[in-house]
Amino acid sequence: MGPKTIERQTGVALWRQIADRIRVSISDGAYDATGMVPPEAVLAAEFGVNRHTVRSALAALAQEGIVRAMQGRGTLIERRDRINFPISKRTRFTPGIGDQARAVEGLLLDSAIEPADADIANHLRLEAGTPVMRLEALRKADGQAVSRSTSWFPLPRFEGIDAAYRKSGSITAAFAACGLGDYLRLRTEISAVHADPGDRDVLGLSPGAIVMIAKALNTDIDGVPVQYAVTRFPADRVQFTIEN
Amino acid sequence: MGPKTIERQTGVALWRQIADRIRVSISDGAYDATGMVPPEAVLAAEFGVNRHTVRSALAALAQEGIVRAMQGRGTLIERRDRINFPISKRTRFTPGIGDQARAVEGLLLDSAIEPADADIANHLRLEAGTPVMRLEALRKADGQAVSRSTSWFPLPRFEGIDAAYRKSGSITAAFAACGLGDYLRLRTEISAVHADPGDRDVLGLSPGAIVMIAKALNTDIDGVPVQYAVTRFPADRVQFTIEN
DNA sequence: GGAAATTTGTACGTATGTATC
DNA sequence: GGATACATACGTACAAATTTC
Repeated sequence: MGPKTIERQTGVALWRQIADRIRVSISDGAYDATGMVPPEAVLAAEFGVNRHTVRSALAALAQEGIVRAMQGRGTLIERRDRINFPISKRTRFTPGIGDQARAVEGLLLDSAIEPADADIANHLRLEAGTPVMRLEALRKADGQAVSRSTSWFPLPRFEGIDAAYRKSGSITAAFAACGLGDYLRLRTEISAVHADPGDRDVLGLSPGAIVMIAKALNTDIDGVPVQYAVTRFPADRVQFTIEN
Repeated sequence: MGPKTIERQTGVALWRQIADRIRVSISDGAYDATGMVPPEAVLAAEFGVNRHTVRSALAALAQEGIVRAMQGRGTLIERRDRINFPISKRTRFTPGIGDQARAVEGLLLDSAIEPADADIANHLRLEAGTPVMRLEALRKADGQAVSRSTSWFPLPRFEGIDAAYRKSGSITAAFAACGLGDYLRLRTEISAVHADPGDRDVLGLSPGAIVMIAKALNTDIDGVPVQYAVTRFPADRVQFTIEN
């Protein structure tokens, strides 16, 4: 691809720009031939910076557990996984990434019954102020956090879905426990922003990291909304695929 | 949403973190009631920083043309558009955003006949090394750059598609000129990364900006690949919608 | 119209972070 | 590691434009 130029005095430190570029290169498999990052001196020359600056970048990546520097040998790539998340009419989280990770868990972080604000009510086709169940969940694949979601469910239809999710770690299973056997993905909106401190904390991201946001509406087979969800995915670990 | 905390000594300047947060708030319509950004002193208190730091953030947004500060009055929001780009079996660029912008243009930046590398050949179901047409295009909506794409087309089927695209500014029209009346979107992959200097240059982005990358495969009605495209969209101007 | 309050613009000084050599 | 240069962030004070009462 393009030249490895970086820009100064932009509000983003050079070492961070370089760390972000190397992270993407690793993710793209650019260094798969050797399983190593090029030597610091080579990277410094490529980016046109001092070797100390490259060292700062690699130290940040080592902190994230992506590389490990070994004296006298070089800098080893520890992890280069990007999970693919398929989106379709039958979008489900766990089976969707099931064959890409050994262990998939869903953790209930928080839940509460709250009056629906105008936006949520509109999506779920309720009157504003109607009580809804809000559910915050964290999903992990092989121990790595891959998404952080906030969902809203209409009440009283899905009373107790929080307890069911806590037990099963799966939305599909929690729906089944509430008597909903099948559901469909009606619409998904995808955007991307910088991770906020909450994302960094919950998902274990570094500052300046990117999260992709999927806003999704699920309905039952009759087209009645059953869930509106806003899910935040770390962009360096996840990508989406839409099959038509 | 969450608290407006920001983090220090992370390689990303506070003013840039704050600029990014305000840009998203504007995009989300958080300030639509007044059409103004809150006063500098209020923002400074919210983010827990000095007023000068907020001023740096607003200066960056003013540079992007998103806000305009007016002495004694406040800081006016100039632009808060996020174009929605629908993805479906019949995904097309121009009609897809047609009702959201008055003028949509497609500019041919570059084109060349090249041997397909392994990745491109695999997507287009060709032998590696087979000549293909590579086409670089920039798309604008109301004068604002909204995407930068690189497409590959099999030859000799689409010989001259670059000239047809230059004339029409539309892939659909260029396909028609080559005798292809209809085509389907088979698969789309979506990821997000930091804008590289090329993106910033071509799309007019600020450093640290985010681009969403859509890798798309189009086929004719018989399922034969006709185009593989990698398109980069500025995340602060575009979102995707998938309707199932 | 005039005074006060609000809000952005400018200026100086100090401390710390970043990057080079 | 030390010296140097520049960017970042804070603190304070006051000027200039606009709104409010």
